[in-house]
Amino acid sequence: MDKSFEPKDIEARWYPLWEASGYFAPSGDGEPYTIMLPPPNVTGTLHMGHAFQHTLMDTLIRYQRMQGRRTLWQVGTDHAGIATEMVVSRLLDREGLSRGELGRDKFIERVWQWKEESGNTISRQMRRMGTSGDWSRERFTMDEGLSKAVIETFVRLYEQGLIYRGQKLVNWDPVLLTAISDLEVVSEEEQGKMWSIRYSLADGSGELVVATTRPETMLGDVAVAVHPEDQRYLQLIGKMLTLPLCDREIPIIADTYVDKDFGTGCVKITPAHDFNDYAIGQRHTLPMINIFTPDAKINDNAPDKYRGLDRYVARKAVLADLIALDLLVEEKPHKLQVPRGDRSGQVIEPYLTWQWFVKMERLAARGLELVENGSVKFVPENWINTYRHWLGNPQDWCISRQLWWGHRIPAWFDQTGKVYVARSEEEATAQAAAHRHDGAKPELRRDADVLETWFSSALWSHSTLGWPDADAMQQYGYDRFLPTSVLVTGFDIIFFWVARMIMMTDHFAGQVPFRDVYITGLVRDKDGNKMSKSKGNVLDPLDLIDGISIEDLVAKRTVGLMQPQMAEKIEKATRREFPDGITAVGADALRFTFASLATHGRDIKFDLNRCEGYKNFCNKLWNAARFVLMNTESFDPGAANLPTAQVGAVNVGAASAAMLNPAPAPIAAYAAPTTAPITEAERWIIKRFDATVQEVHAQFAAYRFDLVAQAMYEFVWNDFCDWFLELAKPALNGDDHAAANSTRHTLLSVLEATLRLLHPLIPFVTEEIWQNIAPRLGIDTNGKFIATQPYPRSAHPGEINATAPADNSVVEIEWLKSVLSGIRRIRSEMNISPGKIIPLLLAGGNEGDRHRVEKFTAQISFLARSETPRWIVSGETEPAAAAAIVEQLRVLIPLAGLIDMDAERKRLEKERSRVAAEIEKCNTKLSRESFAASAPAAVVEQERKRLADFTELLQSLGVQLAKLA
RNA sequence: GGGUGCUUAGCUCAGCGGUAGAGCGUCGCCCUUACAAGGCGAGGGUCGGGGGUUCGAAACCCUCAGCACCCACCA
Repeated sequence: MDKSFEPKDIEARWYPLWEASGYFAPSGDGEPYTIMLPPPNVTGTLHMGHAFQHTLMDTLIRYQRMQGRRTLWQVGTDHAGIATEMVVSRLLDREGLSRGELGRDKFIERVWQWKEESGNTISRQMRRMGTSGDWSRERFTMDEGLSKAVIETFVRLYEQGLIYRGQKLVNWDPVLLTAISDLEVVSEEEQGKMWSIRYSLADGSGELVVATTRPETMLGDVAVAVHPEDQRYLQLIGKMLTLPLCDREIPIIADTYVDKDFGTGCVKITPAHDFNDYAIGQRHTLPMINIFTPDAKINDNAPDKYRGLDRYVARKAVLADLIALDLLVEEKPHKLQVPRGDRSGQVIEPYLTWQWFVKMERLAARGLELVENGSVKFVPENWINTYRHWLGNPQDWCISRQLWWGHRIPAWFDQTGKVYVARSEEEATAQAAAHRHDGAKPELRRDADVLETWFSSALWSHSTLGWPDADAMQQYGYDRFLPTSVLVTGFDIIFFWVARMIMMTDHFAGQVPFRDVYITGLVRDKDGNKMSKSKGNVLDPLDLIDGISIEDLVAKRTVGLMQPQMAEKIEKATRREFPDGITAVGADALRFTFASLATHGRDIKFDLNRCEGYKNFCNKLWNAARFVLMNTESFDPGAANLPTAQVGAVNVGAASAAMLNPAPAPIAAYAAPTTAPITEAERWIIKRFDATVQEVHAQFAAYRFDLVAQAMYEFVWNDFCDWFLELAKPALNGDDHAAANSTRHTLLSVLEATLRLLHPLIPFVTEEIWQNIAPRLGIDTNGKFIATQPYPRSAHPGEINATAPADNSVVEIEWLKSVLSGIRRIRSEMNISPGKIIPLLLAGGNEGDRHRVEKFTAQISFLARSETPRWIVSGETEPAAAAAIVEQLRVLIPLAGLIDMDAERKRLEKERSRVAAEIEKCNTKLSRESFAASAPAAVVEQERKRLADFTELLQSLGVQLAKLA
């Protein structure tokens, strides 16, 4: 292995081998575990949000796969109607072509062509992350099979009376010329104006003043509403007004919607252009006058002089005319919520059109029920509130879009305008023919509209498994993989997608689509801002993996901006944040970073420093492996090299191997006990490993990826590298061949098991190392991959000591660590050079201490860089020394010109006052009667123990200070 | 106007009834033969403010403040 970890070659080498080996596909006969990838837009490129979510999904899939589950990670892409049409339209623009000129069929052809060329960008990028989705099942929402599912769904819902066509007020994008859903409208506060306009009573007896932010809509007014209890207008209700600029009379009506105290208390009613007015219009059966063309110009329902004017031009004209007639009472600045399309950015018009709708009441009630009764669980739980809120007041779902790219609505009209919904034109023709009495062949025209993207994605979990085709369902394992295990997605599509998938899958498959929904936070930049092209703060996951120069990064962030004037600012900020560009960290480090930031209920501020820290972690693991390899070159995994088992005793190799991976027959192996000739340090690291395994499993079960990552990090760095490798050194170099040999075996087996433990999170580096390490243990790696090895399980489920032999290796090693830390502290504080060999004397202490010192003599002198420690004999005068104090034991470093006497005294005194303060706290607590009376016995006992320990320490400190004096 | 989340070390965040923690950054000393992408050590916090519950509160309850996000029709 190379001297340092270089992710680039490793990643490039392994991924194609993995994919070719076929292990990404479901296999074995374990219990199924399924994840459906939220299909990214086919237009898309991998962004940080994807990289984050894909990391979590891949980690879960790999974790479950290694545990023998039959895993399916269904991947694929979404056709993304509007987004894709916009992309291709823009490409056409550059060729000087327009969508309209090209015509529907040619345009769709172009979209398919484009999809073939660049539609798999995101799949390629996903592979760079190391994701192990089943590419052989990759699907596209406009595949033949999925299209069939869409038609089937539409027809059945229609037959069940759950789909209808109606003329309603919808959100209309006057530039894209299509309806869009409520959810695709983003309202933001903008500075506008409010105008007050005088409307005269038709009988000339007076006037009313109405206020509006959209004066041009008065051309479509059909009434003025006041509150029914508003004393000012009571006697006017029912009278007629003359609508200025139009030659019409409109009534004054009463409706409780009107707020008496806002403005003049009079509201102009334009049912065709405002959602509230529409509702009022319905209540009062008012006519609806549509005054706009689809592209928001004034139409022929308005007076001649305004026809053909754009909505904003018309506004100016109307205002000018009102002023001329002295009907404009007031104009004042006013903040208002302006609705804009999230794709086009255009101001959306409420617009009266014919559309197709799904009736939501019953579906929503069922969708709510499935979550309320726990059939689908949200993680974190509180997202249930968001879900509940939306499904609690469902609006019918407008599913038609006036676009070309998408699933065309399976509805045909005959000459009379009667509609036939059918699975094919033939079916529709047959229906229509049956309707006619003249026997003539009906002429049918297919509905021009397509279904919105979310209609097909709502079917994703069952349609990708072959529904509704029986053969396909059999082939894809429909019965096996549905319900899926967990959906990993963002809160922003709970309404768009999660809710609809729950409703549709239940309705058609009679199942929930998934048992858990894990809602991730949003990935933001380091300052907490949303990443966006326009802000110039976007990070590309691939640039973190591969690195990027500052020049390239600046170019990437400043090219093709909607607002080119931002370029300079963006460049400056980018150069400040990344003066040297971004160094490559590799996919593993990026994955580990995402996992470690994946805490619940919080967005992620992405911090590049974390990434670099985790690259170092990979490097640490890498070097630990090099150390193990260097020290096990001549190791023979065959029994001959291991301490042989005597009757009744246990083969060490088998014992530790069984504890690490107890699959075969673990229980017998526990008989291993303290008498087995493996060293204390080995038993300790195996225990630590076991505890880590338990922790990892528990945190996976809770979807706490941050704590999974933390447990792994701490074990590898703090336990395995910092202590076990260090403790192994004296054993490897000592005279005890049995200890050296068992240490070699434990180094290999713990590392091998650790690699399996970490693999789901950092697949590349663990694979590379495992291929080097595993053969040393006699594991056949030929043509095999770590991903299909068993995942480590705890040797002692539940209580760690429940089934384990009495073994105090943890206590023993903790003691050793305290001794060594104490000595190191003195070395550091007294400026004793690390290389200097120091003498060590031992004083105080009890039997246990004597026993331990004897046991760990080699480790102490090796790791403390000391001479062999020697006990002060009775009668011997203690030399002036610095002391590391561990309970009763005092480890003395004789001054002999090394130590500053005053500094040592100060150090001990500081420690003494700290300990005294702790004792004071303990005493206060214990002396409170209410504490002893009310606190649980265990807590009281623990407090007593603390007091005793501190008191012991204080005594030793006192003794040592006295010696110095 | 409703709702949700957040506020803990300089930064990013764990902890969510029983001794205030991690990573990064900072400051010392070290190129000690796995790793300077490293080792060893140090410093740093009245856990947003105020009440309450409790033997005991960073944690539970109330309240205030600030930040963020979601939903909503005030013309």
